[in-house]
Amino acid sequence: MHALNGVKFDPQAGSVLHIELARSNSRRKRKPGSGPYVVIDNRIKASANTQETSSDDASGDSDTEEPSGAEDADASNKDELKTVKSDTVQDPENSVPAANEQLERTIDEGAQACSTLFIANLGPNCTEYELKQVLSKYPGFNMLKIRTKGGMPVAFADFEQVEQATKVMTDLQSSLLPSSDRGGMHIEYARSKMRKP
DNA sequence: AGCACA
Repeated sequence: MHALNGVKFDPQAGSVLHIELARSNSRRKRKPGSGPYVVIDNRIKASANTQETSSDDASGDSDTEEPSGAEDADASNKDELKTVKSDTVQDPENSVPAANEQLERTIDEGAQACSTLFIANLGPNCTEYELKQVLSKYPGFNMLKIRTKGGMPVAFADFEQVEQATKVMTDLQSSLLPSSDRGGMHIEYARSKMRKP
């Protein structure tokens, strides 16, 4: 580049070559749907670039003389088709490990597992005692609270461990109590104030 | 579908 820089190529006009390095390729071509997995495929673009007018010295001049001589004059202009460089540099952003799978996936999908159960669909005259009889057969049972807001009672059953609560939920799900008159109980994990958004 | 106490 220094060899040619400043060389007069048009003596009449006094024009001088000015050569400098191209700017670094800072174009960000983030694909819109780029998730953790990105398919890198340049094949289509590579074939379409061959007829791109990339040379500005094709100004129709007749004095395109090569100082190198005539030995490779036949290959100088026609075979200028450069093989398209594959600038598929491995992007560090693509190597981000996939987000950790939510290991807390539960049977009651969408709800956060916790050691307290919410029990609904109880009969109107279901008592705390009756429910406690059933729940206290399970290990880890802590306490039971029944609250009746409006019409039907709902219950909150607390256990020592989440797994114990889960066991009870799957075990007693849709099961009937002696006082049930509207089908089996509906049991979910109790809502926690600390859930992820 | 309905979620409270501490």
